[in-house]
Amino acid sequence: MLSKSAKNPALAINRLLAALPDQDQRLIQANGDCVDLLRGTVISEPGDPLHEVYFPMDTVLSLVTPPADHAGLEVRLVGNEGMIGTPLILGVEVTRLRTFVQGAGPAWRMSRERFCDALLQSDALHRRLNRYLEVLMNQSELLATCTRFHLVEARLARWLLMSQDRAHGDRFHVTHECLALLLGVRRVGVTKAASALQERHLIRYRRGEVTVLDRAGLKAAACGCYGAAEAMYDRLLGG
Amino acid sequence: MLSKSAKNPALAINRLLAALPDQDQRLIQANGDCVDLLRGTVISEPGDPLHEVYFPMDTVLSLVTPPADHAGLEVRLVGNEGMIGTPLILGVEVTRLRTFVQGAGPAWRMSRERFCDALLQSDALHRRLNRYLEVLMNQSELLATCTRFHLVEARLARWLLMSQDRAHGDRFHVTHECLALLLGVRRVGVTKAASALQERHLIRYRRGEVTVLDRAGLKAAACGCYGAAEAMYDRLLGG
DNA sequence: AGGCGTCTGTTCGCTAGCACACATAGAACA
DNA sequence: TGTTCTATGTGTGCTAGCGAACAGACGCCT
Repeated sequence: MLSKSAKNPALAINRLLAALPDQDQRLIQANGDCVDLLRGTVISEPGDPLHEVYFPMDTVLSLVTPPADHAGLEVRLVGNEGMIGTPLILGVEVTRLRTFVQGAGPAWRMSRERFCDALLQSDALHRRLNRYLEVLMNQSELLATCTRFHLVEARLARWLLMSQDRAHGDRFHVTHECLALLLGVRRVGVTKAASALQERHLIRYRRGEVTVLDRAGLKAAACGCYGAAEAMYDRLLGG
Repeated sequence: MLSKSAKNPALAINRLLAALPDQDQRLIQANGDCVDLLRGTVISEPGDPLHEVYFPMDTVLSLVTPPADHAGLEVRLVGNEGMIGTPLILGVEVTRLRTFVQGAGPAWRMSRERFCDALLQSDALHRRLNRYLEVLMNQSELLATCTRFHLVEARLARWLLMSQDRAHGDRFHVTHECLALLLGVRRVGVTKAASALQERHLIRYRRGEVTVLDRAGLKAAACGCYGAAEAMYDRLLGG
């Protein structure tokens, strides 16, 4: 599932950690390690205790609500701008979401104990993560309205942009089936929306490989929530 | 807008405060006052700085997302189980939501400065509010899926139950128009759903006055999210 | 080369909720 | 007593997305 990475940690790649003073970064560095996350790996299921946290460096993870009477819905997409294991910041040791690896890559890992210690020792870290939580709250409220009001095509365009931001490349792997789960629609709905975007030469895809061709055009096709969510982050956590 | 209430504070009415040790309650009591909130009063608009916090005692408030390209959507309903001004807990002094009084009644008010001081002084308060935040995060994620998947009638039933829980009575004031805004649907949709519920003798309403007749029946008509949200609260903040 | 599993495309009928428009009815006020 | 405002009810078409089922296409494996 996880394989220890040999490469230099380079914490600076994670935007939450990058902005910390040197001293606090050293604290993080001394109390964690770098792992490579493989696509499809499930990090947590609803109700699981949180044994560790992850700061994605060049990996992307999806958090989805548990499938109860419905298929599920992605409520958060986390890349190098965020972290996995947020409940620990608030003193809660269990998650209610399913977390899995959307795009493979390295992440900085810390055990629960060491992370909580670090929170107590580093005011800068604690303050920054608190602000990150506020961003997440705003974003999940935004998500509720976006999911309620916007058409599948616009939501798909937004997702692709968000994914591209986090994947740091114009290509990534995701099937229609998977997107349907994330967006909370039928696979057919994704196929329709995706082929519409492809016909407009905004993206190209083929058996799970999506390529963004025209980022500006995709922005125009996406709902305003795309920029709004990013603006929230920048406002509270610095451009 | 606000009128100073003469009655004894009785902080114990707010569930967040009630569970605190005596010493911490005295701290709260010494640093705030009791006000009566009038129905319709707007406490904050998106982007407003937070000058004070409120712990509802017997009043109900709605937090809605700002109407951008759509009509808006209620993302939180707060009564004596919660508080207004949560961003301050995370060190953020501005809200992104519109807050207004849904049901009139008394609330405990604290200035931003005194509240932040109290947070620093009382670990018990800080810990409890942190857990409350985690509940809110879970609930807004739940809201996104509920809003996405469930029918208007079920969502309306849920809202009525939640409102009743917080209003502490089987009658409260709310028009179809207002409900439409809160649920993010057309007024006509509310009228249809409400008359269906009325026909089944679960509720009665007349020009803005809604009466819950059959709470058990209403629960059956509501989506599972009703119990789920309450369970989250109880799990982290005690029954 | 053949076979199988995965991914994508398409079709058909159906429904919840939409937009718009108009009709009634209670309440408030002159 | 009539006027006006607010709250509720209805009706007519329209559309996005649903459920279910099937068909082709690509890639991998033996």
